[in-house]
Amino acid sequence: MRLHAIGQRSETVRRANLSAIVRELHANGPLSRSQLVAKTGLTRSAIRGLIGEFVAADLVSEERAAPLGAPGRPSPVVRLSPGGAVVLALDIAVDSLAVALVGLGGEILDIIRVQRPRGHSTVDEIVSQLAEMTELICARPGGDALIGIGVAVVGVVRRSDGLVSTAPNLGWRDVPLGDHLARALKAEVPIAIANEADLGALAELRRGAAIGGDDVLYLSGEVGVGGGLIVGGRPLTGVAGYGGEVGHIPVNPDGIVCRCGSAGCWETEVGEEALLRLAGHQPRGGWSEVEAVLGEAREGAPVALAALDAVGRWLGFGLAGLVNVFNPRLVVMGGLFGRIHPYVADSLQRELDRRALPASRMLVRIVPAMLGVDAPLLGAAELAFEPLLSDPAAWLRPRSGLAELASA
Amino acid sequence: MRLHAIGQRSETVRRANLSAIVRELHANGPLSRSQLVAKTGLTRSAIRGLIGEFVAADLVSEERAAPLGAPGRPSPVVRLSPGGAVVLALDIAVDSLAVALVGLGGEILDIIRVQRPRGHSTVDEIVSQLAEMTELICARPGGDALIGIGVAVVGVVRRSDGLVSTAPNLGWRDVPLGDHLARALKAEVPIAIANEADLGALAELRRGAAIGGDDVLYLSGEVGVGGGLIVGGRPLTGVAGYGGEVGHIPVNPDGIVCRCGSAGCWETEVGEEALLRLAGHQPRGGWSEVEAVLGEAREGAPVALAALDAVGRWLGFGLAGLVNVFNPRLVVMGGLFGRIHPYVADSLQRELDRRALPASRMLVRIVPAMLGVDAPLLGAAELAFEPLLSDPAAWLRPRSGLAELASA
DNA sequence: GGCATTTGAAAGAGAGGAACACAAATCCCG
DNA sequence: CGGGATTTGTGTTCCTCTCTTTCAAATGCC
Repeated sequence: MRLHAIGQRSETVRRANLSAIVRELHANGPLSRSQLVAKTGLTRSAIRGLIGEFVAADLVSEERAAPLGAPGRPSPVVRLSPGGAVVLALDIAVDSLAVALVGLGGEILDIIRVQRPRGHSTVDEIVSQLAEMTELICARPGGDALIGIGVAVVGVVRRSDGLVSTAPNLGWRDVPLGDHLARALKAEVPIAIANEADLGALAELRRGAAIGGDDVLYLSGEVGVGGGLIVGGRPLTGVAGYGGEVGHIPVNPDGIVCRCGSAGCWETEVGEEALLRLAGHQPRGGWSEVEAVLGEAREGAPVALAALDAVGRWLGFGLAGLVNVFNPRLVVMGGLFGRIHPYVADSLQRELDRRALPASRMLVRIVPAMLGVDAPLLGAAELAFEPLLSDPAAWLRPRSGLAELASA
Repeated sequence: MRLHAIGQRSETVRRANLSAIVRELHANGPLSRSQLVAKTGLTRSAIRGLIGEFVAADLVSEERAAPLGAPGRPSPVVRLSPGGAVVLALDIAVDSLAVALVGLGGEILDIIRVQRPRGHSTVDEIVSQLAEMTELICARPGGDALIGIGVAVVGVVRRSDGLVSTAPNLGWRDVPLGDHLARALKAEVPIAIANEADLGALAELRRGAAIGGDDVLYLSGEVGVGGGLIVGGRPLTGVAGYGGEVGHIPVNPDGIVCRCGSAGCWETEVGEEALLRLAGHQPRGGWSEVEAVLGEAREGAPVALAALDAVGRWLGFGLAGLVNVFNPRLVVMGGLFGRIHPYVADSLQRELDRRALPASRMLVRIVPAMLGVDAPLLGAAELAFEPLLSDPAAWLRPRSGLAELASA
């Protein structure tokens, strides 16, 4: 049985309501008190009391309302204090490393991204480079309220401890990234590590093309193909966090060998290398070669167009299965797929129409991602904020009461 | 934003705790009060009060404990009153119809199942037959406390209103089954309709091979192939309830045409007809032919064994994708797949080992279902109980208080 | 008879709801 | 242009609801 089914007490209500308030502010930006009343369904008194606690803890600030042309007494605007709580977000991507300091509410306070040559690197190399970048970022004044660290990595990651099971792009197998990072960053706050695509999905769900969606597929095309799945409003992690590996769905019994050891995986048909191969470019050419292919396509080169068409068909082929299984409202195409979306949309849709069940296919929309390369980084920040968002009470000063009197 | 994120009040706590108690009793059978205290984490006083309300509403009864050899004052045993709340469960399967009366706690009070020739039938035929069967069942005395009707149907169903989008086995397209049933049964209680495999999964999750699992795939092999997916402890429905249609995941670009209009769907490779075809039997032979094939296999007939082996490989091929995507703890093989499980386990596992990512494949266990043909029926009952389980407060008599005094 | 365990009941604490007076804007009319 | 009506929202107090705490009483094994 799940442990959530456990008894509730009044305190639970308070926690939930505090959580609802920060979540609203985090998602929507500053809101007036009365908007909060409307959104949460709580009474003014309740909101007032809860906001008061946040203010006392310096997590939010209240300001007199800007007169907005509406009749009636203006409601104070409550906003999250950007420095009230910050997280560090790290991204270990295929060809770059990034570190950002993100404030509650999602504001990026500082960000560094450096290119990284494709190919294998040791954990130590990468972790020490990240540590340097982190030092630079944390040098800015007032980085006190750090509450967590979130990490996105191109690989299959165990959520509980950040063990990277495999990361073909880095050449890693069973690397305890969590431990390495904890040591290198001398972290005094929790470090949460997850797959790049999962976090890209989270970012698009919170800040991008899928805001507020309950059933969303996010497909991240890079060298490999990753997926982030939102099911019933919550990210699908699976039993250990390994979920969402759509890139290795077998789609072609006669397909070529995949980096994962299998053959005919989806990513061997729709990944970057597949596109470049089909377009007659150097398969390992990377981003610039992709741009070249897209340039040719823009000018109508038949080979490039045919390659994109084929990739679109395979995208539709695999997506049909996912749509049948998940019955999503939205599919968000990220990374490479977002880039090539205009060129593959037609053939993708044709294949989807041919292969997905009408019921499901009629309901789904396929859109490009909104957040670009920083999506996983932003998702990592969201991941790091999650504990605060779901239980802000832990960050509030203990309320004065008998306990305090007793200790005095 | 989801509407659940709305403000909570004290009443919410009470609802949640009442729900936790019925869920425990419904899942585990009779429990002593102190066991409930331990399971919920609530205090004795709280439990006492809540149980008292259930007793007053005749939903549960308390009995003096049977002396159990333990020191200390014995704790009263609280059990759900089997007749306190009952549901009607209907099942429209490929080759049978079933109706059952199920009591809270899961006890089957009465059940009728009749064979049905395979092939197309009109809604009216099926619905009127179900109505007759229902009449028979409800003739038994004391069927007063009916709180809901749950229906399992072999087809793609919209959860909100029971519109059957497609049901190839019945020859239905866009049939408003919910409306038909409501009329025919003169239902005064809610009717919830869902896909057979989804409900099979629910039944296995509550009463069968997957009890308490949080991440479970249930595969239902029949003429078609269905799937019920449990993600994070909750059934995956998708945006309209069409989710879980694993049978129509495209797996073979060169595959044969499927009943759904696509080609190379998983079910064209692993469904009943595929097995019979490969084994050189009449593809439309149905259950008896399958038994014949299994008989041959038991005796070592090479053709039958080869057919089962091939089906096992394709099962593994498709399952690899699902395992990569869902990272489940458990895969439950139901229906045909449960039947042939011993014969296909090896080739399935080999293919899975070849094609699924090590991280995910190491964690998953593949087991046959426990509940047999009645799984969807039991799931339908669970579905019908769901409103009571998640908010029992609505079934309790209004508590005496100011409101009552005022109205007097 | 002693001990462990549980029940029962009353008092207490924490959380949100309801009601009322008042405050601060806009709107409208003279 | 100015003042009152209107509207919307705050502050505050009291109330209700629910679970917890506490302590005495009950029950059955050893």
